[in-house]
Amino acid sequence: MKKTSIKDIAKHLNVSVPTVSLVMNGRGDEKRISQETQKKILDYAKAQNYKPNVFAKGLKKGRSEMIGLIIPNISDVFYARIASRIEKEAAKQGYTVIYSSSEESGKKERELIRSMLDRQVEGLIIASTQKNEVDILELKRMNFPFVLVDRHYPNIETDYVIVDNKGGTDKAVSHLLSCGMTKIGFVTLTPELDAIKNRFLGYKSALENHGIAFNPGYVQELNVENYEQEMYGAIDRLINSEPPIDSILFTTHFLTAFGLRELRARQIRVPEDVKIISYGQYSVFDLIEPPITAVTQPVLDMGDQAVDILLGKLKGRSNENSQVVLETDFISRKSCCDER
Amino acid sequence: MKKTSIKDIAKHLNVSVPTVSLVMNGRGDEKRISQETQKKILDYAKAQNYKPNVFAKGLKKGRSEMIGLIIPNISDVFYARIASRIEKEAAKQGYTVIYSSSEESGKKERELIRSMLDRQVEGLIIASTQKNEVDILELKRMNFPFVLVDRHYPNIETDYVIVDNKGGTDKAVSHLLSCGMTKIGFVTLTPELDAIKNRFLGYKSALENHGIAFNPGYVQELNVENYEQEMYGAIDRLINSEPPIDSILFTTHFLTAFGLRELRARQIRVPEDVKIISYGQYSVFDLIEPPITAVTQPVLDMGDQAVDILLGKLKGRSNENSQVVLETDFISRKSCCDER
DNA sequence: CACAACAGCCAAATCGTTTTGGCAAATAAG
DNA sequence: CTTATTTGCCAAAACGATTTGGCTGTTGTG
Repeated sequence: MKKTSIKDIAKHLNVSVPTVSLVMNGRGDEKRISQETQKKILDYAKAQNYKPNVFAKGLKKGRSEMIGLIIPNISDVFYARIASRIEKEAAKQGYTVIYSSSEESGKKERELIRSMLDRQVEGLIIASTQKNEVDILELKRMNFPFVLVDRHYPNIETDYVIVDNKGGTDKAVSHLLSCGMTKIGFVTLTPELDAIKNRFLGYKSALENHGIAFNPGYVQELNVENYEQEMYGAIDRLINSEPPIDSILFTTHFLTAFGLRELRARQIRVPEDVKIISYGQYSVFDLIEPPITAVTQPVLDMGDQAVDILLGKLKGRSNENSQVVLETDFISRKSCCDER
Repeated sequence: MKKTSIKDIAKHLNVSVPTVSLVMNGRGDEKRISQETQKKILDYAKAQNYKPNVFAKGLKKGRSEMIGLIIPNISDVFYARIASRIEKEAAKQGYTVIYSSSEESGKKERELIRSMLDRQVEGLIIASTQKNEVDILELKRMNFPFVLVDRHYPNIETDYVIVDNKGGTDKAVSHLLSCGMTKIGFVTLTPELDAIKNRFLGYKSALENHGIAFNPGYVQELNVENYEQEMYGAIDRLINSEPPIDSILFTTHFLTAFGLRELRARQIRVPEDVKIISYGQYSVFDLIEPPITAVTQPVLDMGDQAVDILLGKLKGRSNENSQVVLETDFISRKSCCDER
């Protein structure tokens, strides 16, 4: 039960291989193959369930109809949802996705980029570690189609789809201030990623705009590799700070979860003793006690747009760079001053 | 800056194409190519950063070094974690993963299987919709390497890695019974999947083993497409049943989340009025009020073993079927009678 | 009726590998 | 000094498609 090839079809119908190829690619009319012959070929091909060999096609045309997706970690809900959307959109347009996780390692990211290029993907969507300026520049230099998603390199001109991180934390802080909180702790990651830096900027600028002095002691930066251990000390320092904090803004969904565990362990009540807001969310944040007020990111939109831009480039539409910054949403719940 | 091909290398070094090919594939010694020539070739290849063209290679060898992963939905944490593990393990052994979501549609699943075969994947890992007996049989008939994960076809002999669903719910019910609960509601999906059927069997057999009569009115089956809407009625019927339930076992993580929302909306207190247990979990179940007692599934293990079995087959190790049933874990928290 | 134009198809080259079946020169054996 | 063996390499075919540049035979034009 070998797969039927173009040659089999040609032989069986007493036509030449090129004729079959042309017809199968819809170029029969253009090349003046008679309707009769065309029909004969198409019918037989369908009957035999003929599928062109992707390798032969790829070899000849240099096109693979695959795109590569490189993300830090697909088991994170956030990236999983982006990936899901990307796969769905790409499939609609006939592209298959191959994915790999960089695990926040610049080295791994670089290997993945290379290996995907070796596999002849036609384009890349990357949520970069941002430790890899060289490779991004190289991709750019090669004029290879790619789109950065969620994380971009601020000083390289590329296509990207990101979130207004600064606006997001600004919203959160403004909300806290409007509840009368002024001693706002900020639990974040070490600012390697631009997104994280911007979340800090949003925090700072919101304070500034409301005339509240910035207290560096309120800022706790944890290492992404080790935040579970470091959370203990961070919360410790915040509640023992002078003056003690009255609220905390966590900059990622997982920081919020671990921070909350730590607060609970110390019997600190939320929101009575300390109000909290999360930048980023889990789907069950509404079920937590208290339900968590959160800034949410437009995950699905991000996936959709990334694919759109990439496929647009592949299909030759538009050559200029698309730089999309999506706005966050804000869900007010009980962990802050809201009674909803 | 065209990519260097084997031909370029051959020409530059005044050797023949086959010589280069053999050396690059480590068959130089076997084919008695002198060390000198070998070194020359390897050095130049490295210098030119030569990478074989995957299409040409694939065309000739019929091997793609890709495996396909078909899951219902990659944005579900459960499958995302499996996928993450599969990708990682496969990468270690030089395989690339292409994935697609079937969205619980048998038709889509069948298309995906075909399209992945067209793409010449060497093997498949499938968390099947179980609506596709024909295709699975066909794969078997073709002797195509594949492993079912999480969901299998009980009456087809295949390789699979699944979870002891029955044992899981048995544990849960036994725990409830040991807390003195005897009127146990069972909120589940319509039993299309074998896994869901087995969760029901575990429920029933645990009751039986403890001499508790089975009350069909306690069983609520929701449609997976529409469970959010149907949850309202389900909870309604359970609390108005005769006698009213004292506890509920939900059979998936998302049913638990929606069920809990519904209980809250009616001001039913957990665990005071109704105790609940979840089969399956979210990572933040400990933060919910009350923290949710849950049966947890060995997700990572499942991914690991699936890849192991598949790659084992691809590499010709072992020909018999591997049928792995993994045990669940149980985490006791406050939503049940435990005070932890 | 000669020639041009067109309809309808095909031969051969090509993409970059791998694999089979050698062949020439050097060395060893008799 | 033959003959056999080994060493070191290569030519050519093959994988399955696409593409270029034709080549026939029919129809139309002057």
